[in-house]
Amino acid sequence: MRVSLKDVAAHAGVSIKTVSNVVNNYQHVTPAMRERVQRSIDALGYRPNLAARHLRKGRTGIIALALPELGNPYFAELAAAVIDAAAAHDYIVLLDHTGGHREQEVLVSQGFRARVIDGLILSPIELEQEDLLDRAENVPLVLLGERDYELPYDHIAIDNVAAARAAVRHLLDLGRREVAFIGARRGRSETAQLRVRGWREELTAAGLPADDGLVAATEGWGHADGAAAMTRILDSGRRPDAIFAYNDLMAIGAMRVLYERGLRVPEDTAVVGFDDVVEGRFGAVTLTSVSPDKEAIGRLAVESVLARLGGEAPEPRRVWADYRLVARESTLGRAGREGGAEN
Amino acid sequence: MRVSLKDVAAHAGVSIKTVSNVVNNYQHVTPAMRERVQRSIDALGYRPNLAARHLRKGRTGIIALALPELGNPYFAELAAAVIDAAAAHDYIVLLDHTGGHREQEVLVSQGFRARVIDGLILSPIELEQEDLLDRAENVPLVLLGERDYELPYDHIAIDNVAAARAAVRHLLDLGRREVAFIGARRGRSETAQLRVRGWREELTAAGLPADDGLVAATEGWGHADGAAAMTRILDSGRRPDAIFAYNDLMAIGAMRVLYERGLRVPEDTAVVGFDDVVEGRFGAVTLTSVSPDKEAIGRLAVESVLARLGGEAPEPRRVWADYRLVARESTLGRAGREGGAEN
DNA sequence: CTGGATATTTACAACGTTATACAGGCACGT
DNA sequence: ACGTGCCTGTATAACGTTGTAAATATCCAG
Repeated sequence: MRVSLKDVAAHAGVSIKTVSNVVNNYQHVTPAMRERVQRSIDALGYRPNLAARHLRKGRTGIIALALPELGNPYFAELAAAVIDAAAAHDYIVLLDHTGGHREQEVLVSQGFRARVIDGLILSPIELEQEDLLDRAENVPLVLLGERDYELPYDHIAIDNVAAARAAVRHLLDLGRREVAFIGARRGRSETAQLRVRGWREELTAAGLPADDGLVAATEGWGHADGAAAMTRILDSGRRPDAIFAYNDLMAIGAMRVLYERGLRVPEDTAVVGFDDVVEGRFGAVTLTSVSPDKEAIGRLAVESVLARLGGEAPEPRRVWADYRLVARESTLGRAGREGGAEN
Repeated sequence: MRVSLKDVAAHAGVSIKTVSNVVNNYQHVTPAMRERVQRSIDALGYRPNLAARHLRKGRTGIIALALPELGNPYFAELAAAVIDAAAAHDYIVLLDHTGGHREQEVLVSQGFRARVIDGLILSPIELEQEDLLDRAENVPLVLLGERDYELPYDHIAIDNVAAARAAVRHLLDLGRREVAFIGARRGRSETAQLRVRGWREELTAAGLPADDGLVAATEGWGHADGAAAMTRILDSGRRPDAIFAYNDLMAIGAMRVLYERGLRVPEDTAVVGFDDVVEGRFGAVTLTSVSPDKEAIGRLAVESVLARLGGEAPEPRRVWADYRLVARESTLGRAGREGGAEN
């Protein structure tokens, strides 16, 4: 049987509350008493029952992290960052995945998936502003990714428009003139729209075409979606001299198609991705990518949730995390050595 | 304020226990009463307090999954499988990562990282048998990966020796005669040792060399480790005509080095990986790999934990999950079309 | 020594739920 | 009419913890 405060109290010949005081480092306990109780705790191997503590204090020590999918290393790396950041505050992370489906995202945001949590970090794809309006839950919510919502929740994001513009500018600086965008997701995805906007703005500013024939929508965000989109573009007869993909996975999928068609990267087609996943650094051609500071995003998200949980209700914040453009072979060619252009 | 059973009881004019009975679908409740109470539940928006339920019942509805690292897509995909399998049983998954370090693995196995859990699924790397001997915890533990332990815990694994032999045989069947192994991890890693054993057995059975010069130890299991190991082998002057890597990430890292050195895959060097991560299907050269049935592993692990939790203590089982060898370009060349050889 | 302040410890009541045991009510066979 | 047994619903006591307030011990100045 598990040993409780009562057992320890009996063993040490003191009251339950005194043992509790020792366990919680309450300050008014004599060193002698503390030692005596501690000895009993050690002897019996007492470990606090968290369920009881939760019931009493109303806190669980758990925050939930809901991501679209774990298969994408970007999210996996982000999850690792969140877990570590939470651990630094003695918090544990409950992980869930929504598949990027609005329905699942709503369930998560309403707290129907995980109900033992103190806070929630959600990375939405399709979630709409109105889905959050009638949120009955009182657990703090932090959103990952830019949103145009006017809602009292913190956002942690990088400036997607600016990052996309930087990526496109990099391609233009290298002399490319026809830049296709891969991954404007069918249906709603605010983030994809922002990156398309950045792409369009930068091209337009340079007086270059940004017509719809250069934008390939996809169903999902995996390698296969990128490959399918690339195939569609090539089959349409266009031969863009550069590709900007919504994320690295799609960029890599697109590159695979380019290899198969005998097009050289970057000589015939330069490619830029987004997320800077490790995978991009080990292909036959290493991938130029926008690199969000995942560690910072994870840390800021955890801190935001915990701040709100402290009882204070600070003004909802939009927090911008850093990013860099990391240029590699897929734009610079084999000669180019890796180098980063600061945010 | 949150609404409790008491509030619902007052609203419906019945006792607390009756409400509880309705909530828990206790059978001896008249339809009329059930309906009346349900109306109050809906009216007030009652949702059970899991902490209290947990305290009373001793169950949390949460199982923990501790993996070495999430950055490796194999584990991320496995995590997704576990989350889904758990959801099918109304269980939630708490995710943790150990970095593959013995110290962390011990903490996890002793329940020091997550303490509100009903069961634990652990994928150990360095954990030793003796670390589990004095496991005070009474939460069921299921181990992922083969172990030679004589301990009362379920193992879910594929037959690593046989799988490794199948991979090597595939290379030998293609006429390769000098097969190097990349990823015999420095320090302890039972799984790596099993794969080395399979490699050695198959080579020896074919009368081919399996000397230490063909085995490259690594520090970790990422792309960079594979690349470093490949570099070391080539720098040693050997030119193996085939590589069998501990996992896909290392295989891909190794291939990157081969490209850089101007060696062609598979013409000069054939490569086989392990895990069949999506990434391997989209490189310039697609990767032949051993494909464990992740979905089955996740499902079996969840079922094992929950079975033990049901009070019964079935005999500790060693459960074998399926695997296939999926041959792709890194052994067959561009001509070869994808095909799977059944387990 | 004593009174009063301060430090330490204790008793008790919650937190929200479910298990147990029991009280009525009703149907049925005798 | 009377036990017998089943069906419903209820009161009460836990589960293990911590906050509150009160009780006791200790200390110090006068």
